[in-house]
Amino acid sequence: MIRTSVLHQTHVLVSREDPPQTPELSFKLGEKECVSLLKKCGNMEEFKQAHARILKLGLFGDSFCASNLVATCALSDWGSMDYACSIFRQMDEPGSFEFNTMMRGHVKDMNSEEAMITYKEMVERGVKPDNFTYPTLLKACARLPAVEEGMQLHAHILKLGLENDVFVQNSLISMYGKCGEIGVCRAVFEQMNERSVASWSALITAHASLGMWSDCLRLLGDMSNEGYWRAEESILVSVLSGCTHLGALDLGRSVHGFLLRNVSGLNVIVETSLIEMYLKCGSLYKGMCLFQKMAKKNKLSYSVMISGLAMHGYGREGLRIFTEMLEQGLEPDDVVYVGVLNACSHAGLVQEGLQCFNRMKLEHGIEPTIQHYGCMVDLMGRAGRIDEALELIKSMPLEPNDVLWRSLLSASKVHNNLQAGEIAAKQLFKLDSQKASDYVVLSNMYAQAQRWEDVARTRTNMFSKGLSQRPGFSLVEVKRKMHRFVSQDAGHPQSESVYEMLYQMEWQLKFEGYSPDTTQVLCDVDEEEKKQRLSGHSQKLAIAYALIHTSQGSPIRIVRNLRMCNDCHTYTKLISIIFDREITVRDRHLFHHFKDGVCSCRDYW
DNA sequence: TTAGGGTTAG
Repeated sequence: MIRTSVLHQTHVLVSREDPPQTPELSFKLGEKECVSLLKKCGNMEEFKQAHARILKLGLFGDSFCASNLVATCALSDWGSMDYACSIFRQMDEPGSFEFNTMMRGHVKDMNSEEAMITYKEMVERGVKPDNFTYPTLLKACARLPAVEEGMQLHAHILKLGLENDVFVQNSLISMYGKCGEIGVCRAVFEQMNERSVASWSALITAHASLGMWSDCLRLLGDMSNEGYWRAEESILVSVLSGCTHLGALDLGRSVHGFLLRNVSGLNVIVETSLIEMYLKCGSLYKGMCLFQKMAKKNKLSYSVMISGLAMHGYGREGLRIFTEMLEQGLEPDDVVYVGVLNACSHAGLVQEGLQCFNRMKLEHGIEPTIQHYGCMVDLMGRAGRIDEALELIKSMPLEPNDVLWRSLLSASKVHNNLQAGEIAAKQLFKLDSQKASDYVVLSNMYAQAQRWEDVARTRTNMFSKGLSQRPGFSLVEVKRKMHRFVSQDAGHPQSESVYEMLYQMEWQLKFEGYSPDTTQVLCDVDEEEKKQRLSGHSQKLAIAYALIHTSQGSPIRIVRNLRMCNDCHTYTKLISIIFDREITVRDRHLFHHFKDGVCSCRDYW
């Protein structure tokens, strides 16, 4: 109604042949001057001059001019919230626009608390919040995160009848999502009458941030069905990240196909996400091809490629790419160096690793972080240089963490150095982050040395601490669907046929001389029960499922959340011969490519 | 009269 009447008046004014110079119109001219003065400002100095001029012209009394002063100062990149605040304080009766502006400024300055305090003042002074007030405040809550305050704001929104504003709704989805309240987040989305791309984006990102990758991909399909399938690169990058985490190569390929059909000229972020997806889903060749075809590579593209090569055990290739990066004049950072050192470590390139570690400090001025030291301990440990690894830990300027000690412990086991193993285990057991498997490794080392009393003591200590294993799972992609198996899984709809297959697999394995390695079963149960538990490990169930549902000779790809146990490793090597399949397993750190009874990790992982 | 939401890689 108000807008109609304003439009009507404008029409009347415009249609007059000879408009008289009313005092109101000259006032508007002052406002115009004020806006043009403010628009020209590019820094605080210029702004202060404009401010002085506005005061001199007596325009500050006009609320429109004063509001624009506050807004320019609070929201410009060169602005100052302190200065904006001082102007705001001089206003007699700031209204919702001025309060909204101040809150936006605080949020822009990453000062969420101050935004909330300003809102409180707004309500206390009886200024009515509007639909522009809440998106800003909800963003502040999402950042803090402050779900309780967010819920109070939600109540205010309902009280004021602003719940149907699409901006307010999208902000609510985002706020609940960032605060981890996925249920409410979905409920707000479900109740919307009209949705925008931002609504879908907020919802999909919320699921992505909580690691709910399957939902993320399902929602993308729903979005497509509702006709929102546009070239939203940012959402596609989120989804690619979902594919990468899940190891869903076929789904990732679909996204790639979509991009090729619908987006002309992929940008560097999308291309890098695609490369990472291919590399981390096991398709090294495809990732490498895309990388080579990239018109413009940046530091992140190189970083992804180097880490990808490291994960696949191609250390020399990784170093070659690193050299190319330097030749391109790109400056490496600490994350790039983690990839470089991993590349050296996974390929056993000790000398090169040491050189890179020194170069990082001397040439690029990067102080080593705990991750870099972790890579170095791993590098030396793998190469059997246990004493040097221990020396490095002792001499480093940072407090060693569990990752370092665990790395040393496993190297000690592989290279049969009980003394170093005991030192590492002793340090590990002092930390809160100790794991049941740490005790098992030490106990197995004692067993190898036939120190049975120490075996018993270590096992007793482990049980007395009440340590339990983290639940392990394996994902396997069959016909573009991810199937998840946990150890001893009985919940899968096709459990029966999976266990039937498992039985057949074990039968054939026996002929190949396989006998279960029960030394790492962490339960205090008899030998038969241990064998039973081993045979139900999630990776074996996933392989069985894939053998049933994929054609003969086709590769099998598995993603697991934990490190592989010795028994699953031996078992998978043998399965690759018996069933003549290439099996790729991605664990948290690297790929195992099983083929013809051999694993690419050379039995050290 | 002014303005607000989502999202982009290691």
